[in-house]
Amino acid sequence: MTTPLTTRTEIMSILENRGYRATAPRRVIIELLEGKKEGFTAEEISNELPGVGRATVFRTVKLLLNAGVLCRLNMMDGAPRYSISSVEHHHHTICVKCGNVGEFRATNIENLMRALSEQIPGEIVGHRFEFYVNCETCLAN
Amino acid sequence: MTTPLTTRTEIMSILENRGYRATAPRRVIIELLEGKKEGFTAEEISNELPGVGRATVFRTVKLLLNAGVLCRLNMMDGAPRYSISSVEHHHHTICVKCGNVGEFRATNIENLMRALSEQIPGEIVGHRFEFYVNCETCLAN
DNA sequence: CTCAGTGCAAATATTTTGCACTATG
DNA sequence: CATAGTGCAAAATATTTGCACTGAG
Repeated sequence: MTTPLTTRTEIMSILENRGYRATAPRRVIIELLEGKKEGFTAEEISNELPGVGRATVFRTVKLLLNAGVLCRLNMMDGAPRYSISSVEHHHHTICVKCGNVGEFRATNIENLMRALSEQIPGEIVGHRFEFYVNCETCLAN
Repeated sequence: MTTPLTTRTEIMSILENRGYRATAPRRVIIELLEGKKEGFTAEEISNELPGVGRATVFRTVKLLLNAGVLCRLNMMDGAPRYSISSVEHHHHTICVKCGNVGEFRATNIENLMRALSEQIPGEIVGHRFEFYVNCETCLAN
């Protein structure tokens, strides 16, 4: 369907711009992540890459998270899950059955934000909207 | 300011209606939680109540969570935090500095939800909106 | 009395860290 | 070739569970 906006090499250069080295383990991890449409846990990645040290996976995930390449999202029970983010600012739909992650931007939301910021005391520094869904594939079954 | 909508005895009867017993440890925990305006972790509660077993605190928090007395909310980094919920369906503001938790209902949001559900493929089964703020008290300092 | 609930400690996750080693730039 | 990055195992955290005991109804 749509080509991922963020490619392996793109991601590597994001890291390089931040002064990080393009090492083999990082390449391997990024290669695996790229194109994963489902949310994933650091644990899963670690299991799928026995050749890469567990700690390195966790360190790299955190790195990518800070670089904005990955998004952290929480399942309904709070379990952490990550997904590649292709668009700058967006929100997620997470299938509670299969873990598939969707992204969407809704200007509606940004407008709402502006309206809410007047109702909410204090200064909004961030927000998180997550929608838990049964995805179409799961519904079809 | 406002009296908490949910009192100790109210909470206890919510549990009793669900077939749970009104035991001493539960009373102690609820008494502590009641009126806490800041979000809290199970850990914190456990430390503040050395007389109550650690596992009991975790079990009770989970119980109250399922009963809808507590809300689970996530800090920006995903760390779990709980807060007493006074209104049925609502969203949270969480001060990233002091951890104070605010609640609000915005019919705006419910309307938005309805609009979004048409744009989002699949069946929405839940959502979570969290606003991270610097609260007025923290801004004042 | 009976069994849900408890405390304790051990078990199980989950993530981080220390450290000697490796390899990128 | 300096030092960021790595792997490993141990440590630190966080939560759950097994089990014998206690107390609410």
